Amino acid sequence: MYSVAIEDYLKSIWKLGSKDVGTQELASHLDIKPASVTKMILRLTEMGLVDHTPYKGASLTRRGELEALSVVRRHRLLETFLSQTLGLARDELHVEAERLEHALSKELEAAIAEYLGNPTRDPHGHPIPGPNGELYEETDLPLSDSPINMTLTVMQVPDNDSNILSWLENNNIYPGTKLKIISRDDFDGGINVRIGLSKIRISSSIASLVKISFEE
Amino acid sequence: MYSVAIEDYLKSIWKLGSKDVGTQELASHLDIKPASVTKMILRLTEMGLVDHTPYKGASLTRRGELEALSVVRRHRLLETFLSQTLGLARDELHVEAERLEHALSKELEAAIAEYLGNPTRDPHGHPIPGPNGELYEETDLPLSDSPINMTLTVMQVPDNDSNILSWLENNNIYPGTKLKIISRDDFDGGINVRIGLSKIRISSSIASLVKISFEE
DNA sequence: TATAAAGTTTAGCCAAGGCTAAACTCATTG
DNA sequence: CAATGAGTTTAGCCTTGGCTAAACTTTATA
Ligand SMILES: [Mn+2]
Ligand SMILES: [Mn+2]
Ligand SMILES: [Mn+2]
Ligand SMILES: [Mn+2]
Repeated sequence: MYSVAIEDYLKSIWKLGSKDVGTQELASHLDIKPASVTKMILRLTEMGLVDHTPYKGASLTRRGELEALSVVRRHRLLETFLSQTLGLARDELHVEAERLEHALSKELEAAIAEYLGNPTRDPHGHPIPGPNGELYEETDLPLSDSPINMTLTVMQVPDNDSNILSWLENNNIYPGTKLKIISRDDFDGGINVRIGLSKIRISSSIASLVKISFEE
Repeated sequence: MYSVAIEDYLKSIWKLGSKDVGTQELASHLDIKPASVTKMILRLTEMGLVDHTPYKGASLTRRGELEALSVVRRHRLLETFLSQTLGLARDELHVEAERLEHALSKELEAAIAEYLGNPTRDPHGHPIPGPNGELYEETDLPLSDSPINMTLTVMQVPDNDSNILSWLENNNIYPGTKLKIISRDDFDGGINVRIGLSKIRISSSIASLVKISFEE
């Protein structure tokens, strides 16, 4: 069993992409100083969880990736479980799962997955990796560059910013919501959207965080 | 928020009684060396959580006691929650709660308590302290020195030894079980008990861990 | 009552995981 | 192509929470 710190490092590197991740980028994501990150990256490299090229960046080895996926699986199962049983709001889930994810045994993970019927998406629409790291490939698209005048289904909302999340919730935007882009403001990329009977404007920065799908 | 180590120390001191707790006793309970315990006790004393008389022992201050009760509350609520939702067996609960108890926010604690209807006993029959450390006084008695030939109701079983616990479970002894002591073996304090149609013998060491109540 | 044993504390060590300040590398760019 | 500045690493420090070995107290025993 890896430490809380190590699990969070691996998850962060995983989230920041498959490319080489910079020290500073990782530091700000973990809210830690760059020098501390360098030191930990050296340890993770030593452990065979990370590949590191000095002055260039770090990436996960296969072993590191599997461990990261395991943490992500626990996180997303927990969010789903807390939502389902206790009815926590979508914007309260992330912060709780962030701590609980490190305290979940394999057995409890399995019991929760079974209880939930082995879900493939969490309450934010994020895919839940399988018990052996299986992750189906993404086909959802950012709302920010989706076609106009088509019926779109919201598939994913962000999980880590509870302000954005509660704004979206208040405007009835969450996985399953049907909406249509009416127009796009060229000057700043903001979009005007119809949801049911109401029309709202969504800034491009937020629209890029919402993922959708649609029929051909 | 106190560290995992500190929370476990406080809980252990609390469990080991209201008297002064010895270094060695605490060390073996926490599976740690006595010298490490002494060092931590000094820190806890510094923090105002513990009173310490050198070469005599340590006891909780009121603040330390309240913190210990908070950990115990989280532990027992979690056991109840996992039992209720996932149906975990009584002998699997403790080890899971032992880690999760340190990752539970006040909000999640409250949500779980409410979901469960503010229970006062966990699945082992142990009383659950209230949100402000309220704990009703115990009236349950050890089965080992209970009256003979009366209908007794099992109120509490131990939670930390899964071997004993599954033996008890296999013999249908758990909170709510009705039983009657038929006779007591004077030579070793073992008792012979009728549960429903079957009769079994319970050693005195196990009988002292099972608590019962009965009508006058 | 002197001494041995049991229990406790102190001293000194270590690893994990933070920090700051200083040194280093590398990609610009003047 | 040399100098600057952004980003990264190194050096050295700190706290937490373990450990062992040695010293110290207290208690029990001869
Ligand atoms: Mn986390
Ligand atoms: Mn999520
Ligand atoms: Mn614990
Ligand atoms: Mn219990």
